[in-house]
Amino acid sequence: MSASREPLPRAFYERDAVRLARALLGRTLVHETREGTVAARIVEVEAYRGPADRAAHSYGGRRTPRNEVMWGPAGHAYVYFVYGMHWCLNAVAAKPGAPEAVLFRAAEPLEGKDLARRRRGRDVSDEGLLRGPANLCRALGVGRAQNGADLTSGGLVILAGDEVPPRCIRASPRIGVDYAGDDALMPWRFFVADSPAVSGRRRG
DNA sequence: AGGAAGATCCGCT
DNA sequence: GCGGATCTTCCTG
Repeated sequence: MSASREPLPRAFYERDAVRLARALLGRTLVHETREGTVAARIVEVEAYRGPADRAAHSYGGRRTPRNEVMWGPAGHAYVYFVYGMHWCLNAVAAKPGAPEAVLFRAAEPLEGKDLARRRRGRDVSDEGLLRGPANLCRALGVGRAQNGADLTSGGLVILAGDEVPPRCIRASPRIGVDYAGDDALMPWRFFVADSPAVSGRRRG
C-alpha cells in the first residue's frame, strides 16, 4: 500500500485520456463506505477520447443525461449502467467541455478482500475479485450513487500509489468496441504486463 | 411506438 | 463458444 493517503489532485487528471490512462496504472483506488473500506491497485484501463472517438459515449458530441458528467471538470467519477445489469467506473479527463474519460477495467485488491468477496457474492480468487469493469464496481460497492463523485476528496478517491514504469506497460486495442470502425483498432487499452488480475487477452 | 444493440459476466455445452 | 439477464439510447416508421 502506498505511503501517501492524499488523493491525487485535480491537476493530475487535466490531460488527454490516453496520457491519463497510462498515468493511472499502479495508483490506488479506494472506496470507504459504512460497510468498510476496499482498496485496490489499478492494473488495466482504457482511454475514451471524446467526440472524435467512435467508441466513446460522447462520440459526435452527443450529450445525454447518462453521459453528462463527461463534460464536467476532470477528476470526477463517470459511472454508467450497461447490459441491463452492470455498472462501469470511469475517471473524467481533460478540461471542462472536452468529454474524455478513462475506464477502469481491473485492479488487484490491497485491503478489504473479505468485504469485496461478500459483495461479489461468490467464491473468487484474490486476483479475480476486481477483474473486469463490472466486477471491479461490484467489489468496490460502486453504483449510481457514485456517478459524479469527486475523486480528489470524499469516500471514493485515488491515491498516488506507485507509478508503473513505461517498460512494464502493455497496450492493445480496447475490448468490446468492434462497432467503432477504425477506432476499434487504436491501442488505447493499457495494462500492467505481469499482473495476474488483468482481464481478457494479454496482447501488446 | 417499437426494436436493436451495447465500454459485461456467468453458467452451461 | 453461446445465450440470458433486461437499462439506456438511438434509429426507424
